[in-house]
Amino acid sequence: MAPSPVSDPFQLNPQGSTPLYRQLVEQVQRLVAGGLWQPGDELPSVRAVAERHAINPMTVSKAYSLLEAEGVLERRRGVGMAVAARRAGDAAPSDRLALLGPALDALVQQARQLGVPDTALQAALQQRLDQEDSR
Amino acid sequence: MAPSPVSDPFQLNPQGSTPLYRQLVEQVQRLVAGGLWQPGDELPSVRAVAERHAINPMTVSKAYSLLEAEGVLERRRGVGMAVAARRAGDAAPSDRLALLGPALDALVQQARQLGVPDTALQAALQQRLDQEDSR
DNA sequence: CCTTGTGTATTGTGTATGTAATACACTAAT
DNA sequence: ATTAGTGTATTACATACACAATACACAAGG
Repeated sequence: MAPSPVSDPFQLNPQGSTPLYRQLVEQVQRLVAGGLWQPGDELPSVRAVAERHAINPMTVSKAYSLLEAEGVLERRRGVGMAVAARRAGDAAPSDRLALLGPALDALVQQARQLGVPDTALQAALQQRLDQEDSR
Repeated sequence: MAPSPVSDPFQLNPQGSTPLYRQLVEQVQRLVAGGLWQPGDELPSVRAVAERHAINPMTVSKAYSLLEAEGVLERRRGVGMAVAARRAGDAAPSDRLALLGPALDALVQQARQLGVPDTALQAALQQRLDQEDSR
């Protein structure tokens, strides 16, 4: 039995300024680095993702190709893409936190520019985390 | 005595995917909404910002123009741009936190995809805030 | 064999972004 | 008046991104 592909792992924001193909690349990188996706797991097909999010199949293909060139994904001819076997030094847990650096920087910068106190920021994050838990 | 223009308030990321003019717009919006910039404060000139960050003057002008159309800035002919007087209902503190929404969403999404526990995320934010304080 | 499902290559189109080089209208100070 | 400093309009050009419409090579199942 083949590993079941995840139904719809991607959250795309077409309005945002970050390109769609890059949003896809980064999300796959995180899902693999975080261990939520294991080597051998199959990815949803190019056309499935394209239809689900009403975007162009070639945009998805571009993302998958970049991830294959990076060694994150493995191409199985005629079948689809799968998570590649882990290479030498990939995912120390400390590196996982490092990948959050840019998002943390942006959040802190914006909070400072808005004059939001540190305690209020901490509280806002706590509240957001609780909201997500109850979904 | 004219209010002194801030030396260099902007932190631009030319590599990032968000357009330069939009980075400028958003940072001014936050600085004004947060009250760090008060009505009447003068902004650094188009050419000064352009030279400081090695970008095109018209890119800065585009940002300033959008902010003027929005009512955030005021145009003073032959002199420069200044923060406009506050309109009716501008900056309730609750709205300030609302402006942090997108950054919070991005952070939480990325933490989840990386498998970073909520407690670790809170700790990482706390650490980042302490770092910034000691600068 | 044939059908269906993979990913991909190709060509063309449209929009947004940023740069470059001028030129202009306005204000303030000399 | 002249000079230097504001922001801006204009034109042209290059690049990146996404879409649209095809067509192809491969693999698995009937």
